[in-house]
Amino acid sequence: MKAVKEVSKLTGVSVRTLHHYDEIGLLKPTTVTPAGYRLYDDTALERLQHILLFRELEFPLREIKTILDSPSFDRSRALEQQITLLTLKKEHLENLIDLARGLKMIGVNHMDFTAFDTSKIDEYAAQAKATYGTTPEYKEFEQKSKKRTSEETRLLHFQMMSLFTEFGRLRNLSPDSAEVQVQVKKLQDFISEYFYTCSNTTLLGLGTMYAGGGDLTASIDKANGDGTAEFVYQAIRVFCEEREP
Amino acid sequence: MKAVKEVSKLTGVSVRTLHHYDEIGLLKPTTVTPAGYRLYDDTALERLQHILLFRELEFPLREIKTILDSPSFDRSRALEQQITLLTLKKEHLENLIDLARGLKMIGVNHMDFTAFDTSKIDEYAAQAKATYGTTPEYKEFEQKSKKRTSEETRLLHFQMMSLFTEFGRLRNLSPDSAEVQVQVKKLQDFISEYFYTCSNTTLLGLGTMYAGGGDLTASIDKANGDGTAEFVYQAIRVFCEEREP
DNA sequence: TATAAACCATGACGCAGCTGGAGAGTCAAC
DNA sequence: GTTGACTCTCCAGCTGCGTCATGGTTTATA
Repeated sequence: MKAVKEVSKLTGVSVRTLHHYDEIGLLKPTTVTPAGYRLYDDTALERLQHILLFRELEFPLREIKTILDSPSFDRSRALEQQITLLTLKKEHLENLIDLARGLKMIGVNHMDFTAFDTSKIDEYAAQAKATYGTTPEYKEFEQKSKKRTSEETRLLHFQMMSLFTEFGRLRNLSPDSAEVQVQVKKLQDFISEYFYTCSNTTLLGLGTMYAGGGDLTASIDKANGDGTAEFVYQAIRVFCEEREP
Repeated sequence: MKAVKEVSKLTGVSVRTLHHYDEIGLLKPTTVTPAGYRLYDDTALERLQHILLFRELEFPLREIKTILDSPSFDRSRALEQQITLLTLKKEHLENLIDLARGLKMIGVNHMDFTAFDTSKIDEYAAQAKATYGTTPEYKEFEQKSKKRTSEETRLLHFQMMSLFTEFGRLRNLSPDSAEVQVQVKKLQDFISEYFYTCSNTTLLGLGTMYAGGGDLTASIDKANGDGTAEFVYQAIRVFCEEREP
């Protein structure tokens, strides 16, 4: 039986953290002496190790609690989700690093800020709902969206923007060039993974929407350079024709 | 002159956030109507864009304030530092993703927890201070350490551990194999970048310390496999001999 | 056996960067 | 003059603890 200080030394967590974990019911001491001292046995230590493991993986404490408390919990799925989240974060960081490098070169005054403006996405989402609200793809999208945290959503928006930014950079090239086609594939895969199964047909539908000439087209062009929306559409057309002759 | 809601729509930040930025003095409205309404002009909007840019790059609001308020501030250096931090975070995420994947495979019960135990690092740091406290390397180390946030420190500890974990994985190989030597170079570069200029001589000194047989050796071996400390030492010796014949 | 050192407790406040709600005032339009 | 959209100022709360403050408990030593 070990008291707080010793547990702290063994595991590297602070005494305060142990208090905290007791408070929120994440790790209760095995026994408490009449004087109120917390005592932990080896089982508790093991639990603490598990807690620290999941904490390191950036699981919220709440979730760690449910993971450890319900043995029937699907840990594999939780891990899978967390891997997705961490990967998303990692990719986001890569974008940010690029951004910071660029910023260092050209200075803040010459920066293009439109690239962060994810504010209109909800608007377009509403439009999309009106148009496609009944399709199975949209339902799949809604299903997946429900489960996401706001953080995840934010990251996804950003990633989506980055994909278009990349198209903007490539828009001098021919739509059928290998580099551009790779980017189309990336877009399709991204949508499939995070939003809904994106068949070539669906992708083509999206393409026509992007280049449709409405607010969305304007918004894409404004953020990534004139003609980007149309360029993406052309690239998508090539992509779909090549794969389905 | 725009009121909060309109600014919110234009930039995607919430009204509440504008209030917050006003409170902390990060973005004051250009004027305030007699009724207390906040009004922002284009200059303010521009400042807001800059704020959002740096916020996206994960600068703390405090720092954003000083960056924007003092034109003499060395932004380039600040960006450089932030790039380092973001890179560190990215690499840490890569480690976590690997960890999560491993965990998914072998399950939580077969995990090796020693890899997170960065708790003894402070202890060894104290020892190092006693031994090397007067050397210029140690002073450089102290200088750099002072400027770091706890988050950064944590990430550095973790990265350091990962470097050793990698040695642990390679410890069946010959110390003079290319792969191992690359890893030594990584270690040297890492130390040079984040702690102090690590010449071959210094590196060799570290090596003897690692394999010295004390608590540190035991700790390294426990976390990464028996013989890792000695293996690292041998690898370092080969490295230094090859480079300085 | 007294007392100091080391350890333990609770409780409250603080941090960052906000979000959300209550309750009330303001403004333009119909 | 009333509706509805907008605005304001508090206040509470979130995560995961750090950091006192204040006081009780245990153990080692004198």
